[in-house]
Amino acid sequence: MEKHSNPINSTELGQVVSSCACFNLRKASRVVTQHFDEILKPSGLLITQFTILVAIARVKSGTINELAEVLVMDRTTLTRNLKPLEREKWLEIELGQDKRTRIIKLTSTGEIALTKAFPLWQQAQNGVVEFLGESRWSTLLLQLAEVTEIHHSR
Amino acid sequence: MEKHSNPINSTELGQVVSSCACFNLRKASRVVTQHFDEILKPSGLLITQFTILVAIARVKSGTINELAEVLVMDRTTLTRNLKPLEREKWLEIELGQDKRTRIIKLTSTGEIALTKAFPLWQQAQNGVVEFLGESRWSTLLLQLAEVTEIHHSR
DNA sequence: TCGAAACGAGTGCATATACACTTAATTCAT
DNA sequence: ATGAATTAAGTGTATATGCACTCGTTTCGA
Repeated sequence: MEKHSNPINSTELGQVVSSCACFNLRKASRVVTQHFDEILKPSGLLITQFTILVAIARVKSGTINELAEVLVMDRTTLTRNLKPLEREKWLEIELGQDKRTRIIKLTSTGEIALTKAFPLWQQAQNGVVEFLGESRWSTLLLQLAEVTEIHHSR
Repeated sequence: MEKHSNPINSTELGQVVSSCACFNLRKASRVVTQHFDEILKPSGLLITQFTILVAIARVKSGTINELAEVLVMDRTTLTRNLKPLEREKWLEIELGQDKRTRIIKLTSTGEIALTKAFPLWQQAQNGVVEFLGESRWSTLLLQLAEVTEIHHSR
């Protein structure tokens, strides 16, 4: 009765490649990340860094935990991702009232970098939307939001 | 006429977070990767490693370049990702006829690891499909395939 | 046939990602 | 008020990702 005491067959292997939710998401991420990084290059920002700066600008200032929550990113990942941004002086990290916390703030240099990068982001974003078409794009965005919710169901 | 000589406004910032193709893809990837890794844990394989082994099993044997093509992954990324798999003896890398190439082959140990991991992959995959529902899932898979095509249009 | 161009793969470097564990500060119950 | 439980954040370690550059091999044209 053990269905998989025998080696995986060719059909099953094909199934994984063609339909694995994780592989196909990661693959699309790789491709789209390269698309954005390519266009953002003149700004000196990677798309991942641009995103973090935007998140900081939105909340004005916040703790690591708060930012990680917004970005749906592991706290320790965020801590390390802040390092290059701090080095470039795009953000500042200061002690909070509660001395366990660190408050992240955008600097004026960071604000300028963000302002310069924004039109490039728009260009890259438009590239994707135009490539897919408005309708398919809005569907994709919706499904991405839904699949992301799977992490609350644990 | 310079639209963005002024700082980005709050509406624009919100736009990025809610609609950036790259951020939303990467966010979904992070969440779904954790979902798969969690369920695959007993197999000792990460989902990224499982995917690579499947790709190798499918083509029986192939060069780094061929595999990277299939996986839509940078060649140098693949080279490094093979390292832990080689260390665990799940695959072998031998010299090709053309001595510039390396031929990647699954070992019998790798075959066994794959066979054990497959039901877990199915479980994780079914989790996603059931969470979204068949219809939304198939739509998502389709749109992911389409957006991935953006890398040919360069 | 020989030298240049093309090609396959590896390495240096930088960044992204997250789990397990640790440390320091705060909160809260007794 | 004090000690235990909780909380915020950093660090060790491992993997993932890709660009720029290098090195060795093959191919191909003069």
